[in-house]
Amino acid sequence: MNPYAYIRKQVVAMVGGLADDGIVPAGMDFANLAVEAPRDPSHGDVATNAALVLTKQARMKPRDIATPLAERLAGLEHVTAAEIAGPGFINLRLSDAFWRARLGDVLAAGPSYGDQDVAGGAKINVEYVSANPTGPLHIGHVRGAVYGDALANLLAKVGYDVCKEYYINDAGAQVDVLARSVHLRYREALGEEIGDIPEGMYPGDYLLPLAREIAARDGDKWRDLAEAEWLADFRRLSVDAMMDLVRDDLARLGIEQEVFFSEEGLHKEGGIERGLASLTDKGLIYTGVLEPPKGKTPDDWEPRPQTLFKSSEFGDDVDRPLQKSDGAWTYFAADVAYHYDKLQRGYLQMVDVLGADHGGYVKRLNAVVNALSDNQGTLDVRLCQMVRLLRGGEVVVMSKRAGNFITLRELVDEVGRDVVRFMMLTRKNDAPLDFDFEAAMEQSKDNPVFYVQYAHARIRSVLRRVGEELPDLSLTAENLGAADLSPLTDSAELDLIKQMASWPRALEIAAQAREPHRIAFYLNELASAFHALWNKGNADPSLRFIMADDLGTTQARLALIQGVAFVLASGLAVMGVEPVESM
RNA sequence: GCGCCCGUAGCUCAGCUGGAUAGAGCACCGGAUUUCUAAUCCGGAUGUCGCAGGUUCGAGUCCUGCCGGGCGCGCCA
Repeated sequence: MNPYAYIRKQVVAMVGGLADDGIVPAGMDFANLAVEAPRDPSHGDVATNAALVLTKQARMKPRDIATPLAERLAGLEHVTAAEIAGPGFINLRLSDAFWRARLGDVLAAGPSYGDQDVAGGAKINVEYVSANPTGPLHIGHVRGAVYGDALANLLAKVGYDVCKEYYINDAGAQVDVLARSVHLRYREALGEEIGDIPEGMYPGDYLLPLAREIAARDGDKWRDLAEAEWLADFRRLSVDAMMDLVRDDLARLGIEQEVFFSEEGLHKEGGIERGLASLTDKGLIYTGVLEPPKGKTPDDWEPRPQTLFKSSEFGDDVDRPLQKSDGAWTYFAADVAYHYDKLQRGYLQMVDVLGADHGGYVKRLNAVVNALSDNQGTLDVRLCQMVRLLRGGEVVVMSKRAGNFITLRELVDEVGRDVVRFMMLTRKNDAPLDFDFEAAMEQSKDNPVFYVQYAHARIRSVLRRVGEELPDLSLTAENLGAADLSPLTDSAELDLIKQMASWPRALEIAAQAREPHRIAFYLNELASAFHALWNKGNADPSLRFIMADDLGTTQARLALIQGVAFVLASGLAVMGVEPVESM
């Protein structure tokens, strides 16, 4: 049970009762009525703003609503106190037994505690990473990858039918460059002296295995042909090989996307035309001449008629071109077609995770989706800010030209998947993030990955120990759930339960805000409360989890910490981090 | 020039779709260990929430205008 949702239901019912009795007007809107845990615990267990949000509709003073409401709420089962405070808040205290029952909820659900159905199984498509298939993933891709994956998990957790998707930008000129670079390496593999890699080619050694493979298989078949003879084949081979690299990199982060959608496929199979036809049907495509951007006119600017999409009718600043001057489609035209395809596949809700340097594209993408779906679909473009790599406080210098970008693989090999994933989620996605190799590996409470993992490991350690010392106690979730929890009376124990009980609500809020970093903060706080309780047991042996001479209390406390372990595991699963058994 | 994002304690950042006296951590000082893993915990100071207006019972949160920082702005993807 979500205690806040439960109490809210009661409050709404009570207000209905007041209306029946003519104390307040009937038919009021409860949309803004909230029941939440107050910031200050001294204000009670739950608080509601009911009287404040209804004051206007009821044309009554907050106190005049709050007083009769509080009286009735005080009579509710489980409510031990109802006080009016501040401008008209009603603070409620709930019985210890009520909270203990919430621990029962946790134990019954296990690691799936927090799963809910607020989205009603609505289909949603989350597209992330979508790096150009020209080489291995590097540090610049990691944050979006982790953020997108955790967000997808989070949305699934609250009841969305989620599709994890990757858009392969395999249609543009950069793939020609890739194919030429591979051909050059192929000639090298055949024994030719190629000298330095020319400017504008991809210099990376990761092309060598593919080049050698082609050379071994095909010999000199491609060597002396004109480019037109081999380009298409090399493009295909190269993209396939690079996508294998990318998938391998993603697997290292524990990411497995279901759909890999090819831009080239759109071009080849008439997808672009289908997408644009939809806009044409709506009368949103025309030929016109754009003004040069103010304050930054390109040197070679020439006004020329272009095929344009009326994105300005959907909130964009200007209309956007769909065709280049040579008649080829722009990247944007493919984007139209791609989002059209997503809509055709039934995704009215879409999330695109992009780098912050794509901020300028948000409006036009939203315009596309609104136009194509007649405002029925929604696209939420989430931007990820840069990650700055540090080593012991010093910025790690990387140069694109020198090709010494830190790769995803190097990062994961050095600090581990769990550390990378957790650290990437310790900041809001649109805030810059510093990733310090040394801090990330530190084994102390300053390191949130470690801190949360340690809490879980400690619990597992206690449970293992009980298995040895008190073999008569059964530690299955069923038995712990059935245990008499009444020995849990200490305020630190009850606080821990209250914190666990707020997990479903925390998930809901995080999902709604599309901010998985909130999960990391929640877990840090839960771990902190657990460590505090543990330490209380150090100071006061009567608060230890294992009380060999009091099996009833022991069982209740083991139920408590098993609950904590379940919630930690539940949260870590959303983040894609392993809950470790020991450290 | 225009658009988007950001501005909260000395530092790094939270702030729950507008709520009560704005919170953590770091750093600084002091304390707890014959431990259930002290890899931890407990206690102690800190604020013109960039500035100025506005909206209302109430604004760090929403609106407008400034100031300061980042990103972006046709024929790259």
